[in-house]
Amino acid sequence: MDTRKEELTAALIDYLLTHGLSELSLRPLAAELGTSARLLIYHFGSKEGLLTAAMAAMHAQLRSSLQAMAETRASSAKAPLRRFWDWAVAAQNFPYLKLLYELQILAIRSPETYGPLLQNNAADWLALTKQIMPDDERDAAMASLPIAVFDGLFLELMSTGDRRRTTRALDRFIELVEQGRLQRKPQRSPTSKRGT
Amino acid sequence: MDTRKEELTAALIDYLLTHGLSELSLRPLAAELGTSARLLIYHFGSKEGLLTAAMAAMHAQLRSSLQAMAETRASSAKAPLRRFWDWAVAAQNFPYLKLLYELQILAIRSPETYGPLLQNNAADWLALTKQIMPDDERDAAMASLPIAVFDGLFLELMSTGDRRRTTRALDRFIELVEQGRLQRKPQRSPTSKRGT
DNA sequence: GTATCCATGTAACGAACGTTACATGTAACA
DNA sequence: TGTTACATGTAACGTTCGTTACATGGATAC
Repeated sequence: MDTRKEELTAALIDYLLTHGLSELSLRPLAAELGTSARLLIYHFGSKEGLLTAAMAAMHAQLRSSLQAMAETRASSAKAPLRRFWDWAVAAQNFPYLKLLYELQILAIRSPETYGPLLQNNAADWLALTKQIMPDDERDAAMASLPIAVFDGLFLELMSTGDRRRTTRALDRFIELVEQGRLQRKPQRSPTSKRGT
Repeated sequence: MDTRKEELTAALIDYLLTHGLSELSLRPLAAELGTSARLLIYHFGSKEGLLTAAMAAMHAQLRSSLQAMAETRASSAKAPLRRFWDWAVAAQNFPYLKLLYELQILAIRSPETYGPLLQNNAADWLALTKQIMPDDERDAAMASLPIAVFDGLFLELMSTGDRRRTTRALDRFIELVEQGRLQRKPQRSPTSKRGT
């Protein structure tokens, strides 16, 4: 049927992973895929449709990869946040996440162009990440802190490529959180009270 | 002398702050500035020269604003990280930082285009931020953690606009760090040992 | 064997891009 | 007053963009 379209979509994803979203142009893309701009429009309707199809397929791949990771949780004693990090920086997943962060930034400035690519999947993507994050802290602020740490360290990893340094910083954060938990849970100390 | 150029640069900065970098085009820009693409090239030599001049002027403004904040440190009891955050999310500074984060992401994918805009100022910008960050922890990983927290929360602030939530999360992080410091400094407990 | 449908090639469209050529104004300086 | 330097307007250059018109192959269905 449209096996040709699926082939094109797979190759298209590879192209996007290495070239990014913001400077995508049909003719160079077609040249590298061994086809023509004419056929890209023929198969996907428009450039926007092409991006939509590619991002949808990409997200499906990413979701299955994340699901596979989540199902092996029994074997590891690591903190969920660290396991999520390990998954994210793995060679097979890192370019995908890199692209998603790029998309996130582009959507801030040009929501009419890139917003639809986000809306299709940002919701369930965020749900998945939060499902993996530690959730024993009820507070919304505390819930967004691990995500922010992850985002900030991933940003630094993308810019510098320094995996060791960023991973260590994440471990430090996890230690901090565990220390805070140990300090608060078993003994309730009246010196540090927290309201509202 | 080139007061006209300086006027244009100021207006150009305003334009960049609201429209972003990635979709900049000379003719719409000139239309909004009340001039022509012809004159933009005349004054700045090229589009690249225009961007370089604008970013240099912008960074000078930002640096003086940051310096002014740093010199008032005696009056406040807040943590340096929190004071830096307050400065960053202030209405006058927020759009500037937003643009710098956009530039950072763009430079990851297209360093040949956006890298020079970063190289002019990324070094001293980072020096300034780290100068303000708490530095009583020697470890490099621990030094990059506050920056990552800041980056991640600022990213969320840009996407969601939720200043209250992100500020609370930052305060939670500061509490965590202070708890960790109190726990480690006065008494040395052999149960939590940390090596290398 | 003829018709139908999907896939593809060639070529062009109109628009927007950064940049440039050429001419003209306008003010300061000799 | 004439010259010189800077500022600006008009128009076009060549290129690339996403998209489309038109024609043709090649397989499958009747």
